[in-house]
Amino acid sequence: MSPRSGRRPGSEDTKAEILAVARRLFAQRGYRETTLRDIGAAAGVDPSLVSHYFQCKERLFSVALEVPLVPAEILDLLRGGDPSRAGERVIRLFLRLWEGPPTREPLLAMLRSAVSDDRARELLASFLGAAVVEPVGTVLEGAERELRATLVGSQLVGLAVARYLLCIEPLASADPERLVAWIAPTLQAYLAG
Amino acid sequence: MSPRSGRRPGSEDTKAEILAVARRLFAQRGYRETTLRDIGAAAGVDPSLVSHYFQCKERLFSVALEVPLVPAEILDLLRGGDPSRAGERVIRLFLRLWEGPPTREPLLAMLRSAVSDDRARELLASFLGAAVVEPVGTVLEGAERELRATLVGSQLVGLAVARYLLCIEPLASADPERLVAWIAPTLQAYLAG
DNA sequence: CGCGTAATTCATCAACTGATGAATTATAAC
DNA sequence: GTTATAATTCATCAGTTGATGAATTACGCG
Repeated sequence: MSPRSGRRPGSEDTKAEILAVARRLFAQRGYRETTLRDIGAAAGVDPSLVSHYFQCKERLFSVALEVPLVPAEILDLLRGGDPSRAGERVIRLFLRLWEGPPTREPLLAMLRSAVSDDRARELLASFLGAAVVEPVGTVLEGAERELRATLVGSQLVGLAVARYLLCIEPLASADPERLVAWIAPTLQAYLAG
Repeated sequence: MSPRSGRRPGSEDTKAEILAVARRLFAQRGYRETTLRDIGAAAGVDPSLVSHYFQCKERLFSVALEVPLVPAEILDLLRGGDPSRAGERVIRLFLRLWEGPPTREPLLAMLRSAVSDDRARELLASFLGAAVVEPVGTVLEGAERELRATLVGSQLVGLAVARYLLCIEPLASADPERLVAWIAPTLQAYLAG
């Protein structure tokens, strides 16, 4: 009787939904603790369908990691406009990326997995190197340019970890404008030397 | 013939060595990716011996996490001495803890596991809350005391992640004194308001 | 309608995990 | 010396994981 298996009527783009669910779970729990069965269950789908669409878990993960951030954007941000406000522009871009769920989830997944998975760590490190440290470093002037660029990165990573990952109060619920007010000067100090 | 099983001659304090190995592996790979078999192998010992000494993996982990840091120490650090140098004292204590392997490893393990494991995350969050944010918050003066305390925490966590966990250059190899020079003013700004 | 193709589930595999209880051996106490 | 005790390994379990191949069903095109 009850036809359990076989194609389901209607319900198009299950693949996209699987990806969305995977992204959410990877962001919440990281790579290792997210199982294909979890993803399947959360998507209301057999786990093997996940394997079917994305071959293996790693490939699904790498697809889920794709982050909509162009390094060039950061460079423009630094060069354009008032140099004495570069720090403010950077923290604003950062918050804009992290406050929006569609961009936050891949970032969270990346961060969360980078600390336990070596591949993800190298991915994030090289991403940060190419997307932040290097461009920022070349734009800066004065001594210790690259060190200062990584210091900017350290404050931003720390904010991401404390606010979005560990959810430490009251930082986690603080108004973004308050964060801009406090952190912009820090970044500005690192940027200006 | 070859007596494989049974007690080994000599070789005292295997338990301590197992713990040391576990600490190292937990720090390197985090909780989930460190298997009891890995620990046993690295300690040159049967995996079941690990279970025997520490009952279960979680208990071993919690023992490995014990971190030699008294919250009161931080309070004294803030209150004692020149208030305009409190930031410098904080970053110096922080670096002292992280530069020494015996204290770095539990901290790294804690940090690494906190991002993927919920129990470890709550552990770290409550630890940070009780050991850093709250004491620091009560000592501070002016508006947004607690937010500023967590901002201090965010810069420190970011430094730990970027330097010791992701190993982003040139921050990872930078001379501690350089870090003090750059970061002390940041912390001072958060502390002083 | 009939047929190919894509979507989906089912059953199942081998590998690995943490844990347990029994068995074996060295050390310490008497 | 005998004996209790602690140290250590072995064999083994049940659970979970990612992956695969076959089977079942719906859709689209002719």
